[in-house]
Amino acid sequence: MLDKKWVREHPEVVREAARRKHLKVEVDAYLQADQAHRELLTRVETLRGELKQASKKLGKMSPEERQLALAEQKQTKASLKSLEAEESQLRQQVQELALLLPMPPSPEVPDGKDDRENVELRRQGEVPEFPFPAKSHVEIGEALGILDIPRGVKLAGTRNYLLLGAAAQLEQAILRLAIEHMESRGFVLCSVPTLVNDACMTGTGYFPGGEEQAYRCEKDQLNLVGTSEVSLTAIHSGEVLNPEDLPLRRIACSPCYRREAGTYGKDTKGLYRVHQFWKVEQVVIGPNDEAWSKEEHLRMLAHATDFMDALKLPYRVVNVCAGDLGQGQVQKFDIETWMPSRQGYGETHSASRFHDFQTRRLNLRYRPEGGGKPEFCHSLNNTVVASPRILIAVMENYQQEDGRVKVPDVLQPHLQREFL
RNA sequence: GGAGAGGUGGCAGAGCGGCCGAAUGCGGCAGAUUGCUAAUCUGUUGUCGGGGAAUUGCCCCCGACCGAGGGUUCAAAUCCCUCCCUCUCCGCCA
Repeated sequence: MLDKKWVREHPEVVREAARRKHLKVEVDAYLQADQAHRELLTRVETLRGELKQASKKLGKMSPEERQLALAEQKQTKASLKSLEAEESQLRQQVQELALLLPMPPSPEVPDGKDDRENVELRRQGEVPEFPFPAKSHVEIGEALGILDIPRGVKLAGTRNYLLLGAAAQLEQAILRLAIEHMESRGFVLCSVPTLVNDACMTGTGYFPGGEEQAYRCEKDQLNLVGTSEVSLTAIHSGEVLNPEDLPLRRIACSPCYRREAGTYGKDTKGLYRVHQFWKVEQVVIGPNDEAWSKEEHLRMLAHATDFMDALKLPYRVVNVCAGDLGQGQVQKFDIETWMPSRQGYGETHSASRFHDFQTRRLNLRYRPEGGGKPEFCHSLNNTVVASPRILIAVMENYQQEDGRVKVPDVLQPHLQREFL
């Protein structure tokens, strides 16, 4: 969400943000509704004030006087009621429109329509060249008997899978290593709800707009999160934090659920796009400081690339273009990892910086150093690792001619084996 | 799942339908005093929204907020309904 006063004063910046992000946003409709609402609100409040004053006198009146005044009060009350109804409807409309206003992208964000126009910043690691016909992770996994997609589909429909034995162990080892990697850098491991209420979804910016992507438990009006970012970011919603507690650096390792509606026919093979996966996610809640926020963003990116370096996987970092940014994101870096079966880099990580977009929606603030009015925090997040998508890269990049998969060095102590 | 109790300011804890944005205590802040990390006294102390004056920020006016949302009433923290949450007891259970 954007600051309402700021939007009033900078409508052209918001329009430009929408244009760059290729979002259709009715900025003018918002401004209009906002002004109409404020005018109406003044009228309602004035009338309410008068009514209240009159009402207070009523208690001390003589019976005859009261009869007269009562009649008048009733009439005024009726007109107030209809005004109030109008006002509340208008307020709701303003709020709905406000939730759709886009956060302006940072100046460093390149122009572009979609992910094809993202700008590569750097590449790391050697793309492997196999002296034998390379197999896909599905072929490798099925041959080893550690991946079973048909039975996953039998249990839960398309985009579901089973990891058996070594593949499941590999997954756990990677998640475990990722957690240790982040803990050694001062992040606090958290176990968080993955079934959350609407306020969390709206607060982090997934609603409205993302309803179709989330599994919903209607009976309880709860939603399965697509990422623990939602839970981690919402932990302190509605609170005023102490400055000495900031920044909060936290991770969670959680299952993630995505409906993947509207992706029919896209990435249908294998483990790339699935309904349920595990992710170690990093979330940072910090002070309202643009410069700090930018630095932290890069640090969080480095936490992830360092982990990729430890796994010795080839990847590249891209500067996500404006058109590929979400409504609330100010800047985003993706890490894409080399996947031989795709003959290309596939997105495995996403590092986002939000400024105070999420924290405004969540009403998450802190008391600045030395007192004063509470300010909205800044929030950021990034993947540390997500599985099984990362398994694609590991299995395919580490495959051997004999069909086995070499276990990355750093994982060998965890897995107690050299090959899958 | 069954039975009961309750949700009030940073915390604790009062509150008769109008005099309640809310007593009191603690804490916090400011000042006074005391020859010094104490004691005492005095004052002060929420958030949000709209408008005005002002322009980096202090002030003024108005409105809202006693878990959330509805209702009754001229008037609701106070009465009624729904929901959410917390606690106690019983049952069930990883």
